[in-house]
Amino acid sequence: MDTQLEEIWSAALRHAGRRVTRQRLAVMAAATAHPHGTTDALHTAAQQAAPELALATTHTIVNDLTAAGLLRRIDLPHSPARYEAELGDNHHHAQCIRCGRIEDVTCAVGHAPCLTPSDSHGMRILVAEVLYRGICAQCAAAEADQTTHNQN
Amino acid sequence: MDTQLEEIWSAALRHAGRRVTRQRLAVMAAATAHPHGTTDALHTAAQQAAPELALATTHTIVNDLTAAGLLRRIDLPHSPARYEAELGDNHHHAQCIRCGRIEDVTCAVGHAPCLTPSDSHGMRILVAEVLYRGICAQCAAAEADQTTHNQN
DNA sequence: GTCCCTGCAAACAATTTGCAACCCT
DNA sequence: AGGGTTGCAAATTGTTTGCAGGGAC
Repeated sequence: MDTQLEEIWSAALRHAGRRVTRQRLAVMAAATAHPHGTTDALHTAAQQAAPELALATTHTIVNDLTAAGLLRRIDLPHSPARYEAELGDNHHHAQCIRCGRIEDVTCAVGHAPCLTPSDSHGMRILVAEVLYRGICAQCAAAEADQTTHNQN
Repeated sequence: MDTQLEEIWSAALRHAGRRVTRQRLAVMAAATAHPHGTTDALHTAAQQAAPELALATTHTIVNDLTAAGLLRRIDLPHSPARYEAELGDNHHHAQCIRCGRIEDVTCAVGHAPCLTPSDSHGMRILVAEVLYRGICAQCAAAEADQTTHNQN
C-alpha cells in the first residue's frame, strides 16, 4: 500500500471526524485501485491489507465514507452499488449496453449550461450526474465483424 | 380505466409481439397514473384493475415491458427500481436530497451538445440520462424558516 | 390447440441491523 | 478510559426462478 496516499487518506478521515483504522484505509486503497468496484470487489481487494475485514463491515464503511464525501457512489441499472474515490473532478460515466464496461467521461462540451439549469420546479440544483449508454469500440468492432461474415 | 389509452397500449403490446392481458394493461395504467412508481406501488395500484396480480408477476411484467420499450426504468440511489411510461420525450429527473421527491426536468438549455459527446473512449453514445440532485422549494422554505427561528 | 403468460412459493442477492469485543484517540 | 468501529450472525428488502395451470391468439 502506498505510504503517501495513506497519509492523505488518514488526514481526510480525521478531517471528517472519523477514526483512522486499518480497515478503512484498506477500503480506500481498494476504491482507488479498482474504480467502479462493487462492494464485493472492494471487500475482496481490501482483504489483502485487512484479512479479517467482514463484508458487512465493508458495507458500513463505504456507506459512511460516502456520507463523509471521501467516496462517490455510482448506481447503474441491474448492478449492485459501485464506488470510486471522490476526487472532486466531477466526471461522468458511460456504460456499454453490450458488455457492461464502464468508462469515465469528462464531458468537455457544453458542460455548464446543460448541467445547471437554474430552475426546475423551484428546485435548487446542486449536482448533476450523467449516465451515457452506448456501444464501446470493442463491441462495435465485434458486431461489424459479425455483419461482414453474415453478408457472405 | 381509460378506454382510449387502453387501445393504444394494446396496439403497443401487439406491436412488440406481446399478448394483451388484463394484468399488463393494469400495470401500464398504473405506470401512467403513478409516474416514478416503485414496483411495489405499481403492483398495489394495478390490483384495482387486476386483483389477482401477484407481486412477482409485476416484476416479470415491468422487466418485459421495459425490454419492449413501453416502460422506462429509473434507478435512484437507495431506492428500489422505479418505472414510468416511455413517451419518447427524453426528459430527465431531479431528486430532492432532503425529502426524496422526484420531479421531471426538460433540460431545455444546451441539450444536444452536452448529451451527445461524439467521442468518449471510442464509445458510440446512444442515450444520456441525467440525474439532478438538489433541494426542492418546500425543503428550502422549511430550512429558511428553521434558520430564521434559530436567529432569535 | 399451441404456447405465452400468470400465480404461487421458494430461492437468491444485496444490504442492514443488533450486540459484544475491540482499539483508535 | 470512552466511544467510535469492527466482526459475526441473523433479519430485511428487492428481485428472480421453477413449475403447473390458465388464457390469448
